[in-house]
Amino acid sequence: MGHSQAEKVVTHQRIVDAAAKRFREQGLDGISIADLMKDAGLTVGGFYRHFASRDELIAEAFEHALRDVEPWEAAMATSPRQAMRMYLSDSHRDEVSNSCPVSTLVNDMSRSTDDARAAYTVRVKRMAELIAKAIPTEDGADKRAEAQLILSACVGAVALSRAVTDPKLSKQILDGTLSQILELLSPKRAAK
Amino acid sequence: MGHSQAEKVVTHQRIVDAAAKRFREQGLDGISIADLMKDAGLTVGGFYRHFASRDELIAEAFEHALRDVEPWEAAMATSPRQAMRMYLSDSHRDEVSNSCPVSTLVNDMSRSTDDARAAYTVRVKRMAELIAKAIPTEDGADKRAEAQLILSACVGAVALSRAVTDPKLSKQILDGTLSQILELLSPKRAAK
DNA sequence: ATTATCTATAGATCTATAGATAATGC
DNA sequence: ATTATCTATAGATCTATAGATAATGC
Repeated sequence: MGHSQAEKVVTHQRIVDAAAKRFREQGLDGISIADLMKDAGLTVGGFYRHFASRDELIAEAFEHALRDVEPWEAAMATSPRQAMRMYLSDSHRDEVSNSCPVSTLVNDMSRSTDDARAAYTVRVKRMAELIAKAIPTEDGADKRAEAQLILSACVGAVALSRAVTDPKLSKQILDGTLSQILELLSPKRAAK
Repeated sequence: MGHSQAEKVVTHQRIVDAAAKRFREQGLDGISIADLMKDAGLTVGGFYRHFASRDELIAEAFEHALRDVEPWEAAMATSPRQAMRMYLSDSHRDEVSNSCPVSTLVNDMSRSTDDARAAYTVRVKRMAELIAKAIPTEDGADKRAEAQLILSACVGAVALSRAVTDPKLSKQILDGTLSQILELLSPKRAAK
């Protein structure tokens, strides 16, 4: 024991990383500080030199998890149809710990602090705008409504596909939702 | 103290009712047995004459909460467009404790027991079929895919509308999703 | 000297049980 | 006599703190 300040920064980040993953797997109350510290290869005693309280860690880990929306924003901006294929894929469904927090923590958000909800809201708003931009029709009002539908369907489909026990149904939810969204994003629609 | 067996049945149901509501508000781990019993007007000591464990209550309360899907099934079977208007309404969003558990507990389900998830899956499957029946187009395969989109969008929109802090965005998510779903369920489409 | 982490533990909270109390029901 | 609920509490678990240990860094 006895470590450098540089190491402490790395350690701090390792705790936050572990928490950001575990919170998506087990919810914000699903895991104890002792278990989280073990996850990060540490013991419980060091925790309060990094965070003033459990709530402070939750806040920081949640903000960290929210940053995992950014790859989806980038994908949506450059290749929306491909982004949708990946969002509504088996692998996104199954890799919960790195998954999009907008879907994985949507229920947890309505039970969370105003700060967390506000940060979450920024991401939702931005994602809705990116989806609207990807829609190839003319009418602006319709575009926004369609974007709300697509966003809601993405969030719902991934969450539902994880909740059900029947693997066939799980796949149908993802595939069915995807096929309809791809039609809405089809370039052919622009010619209508 | 000292009560009849008939009273015990009522008391039992009161505990389950309270739990079924609280679980939707605060999640399955969000409230203690003592608080739940207080909710039902009782003290903690009587709990274990009603349930073998906390998990047993969770299971029973969850099954009870799932029955709140039934009014939605009935509405969907008789008047699908009106059912959608109500599902994607302010009042459904705001009355969390009596809300549709398919949306309110979707994240909790992926972290729950196989029994709970299996019971949940039955409801999801049934609801998807009811939605498919309400779609006025010809093609059967498309119908099922559209039903998956609509179901996912309903679940996602209600959950998202509760998660965000901005009331205007919350309303836009509900209204935008609703308007697009109503188009999919429009009788005009049958003539296409 | 300071500090990042450790072991150990105090204090709070929660699940579950024990024993008392006051009714019900054979 | 049985039992539905109560008060009280044992035991487990979790958050947070105290003090020890072994490095870093002026």
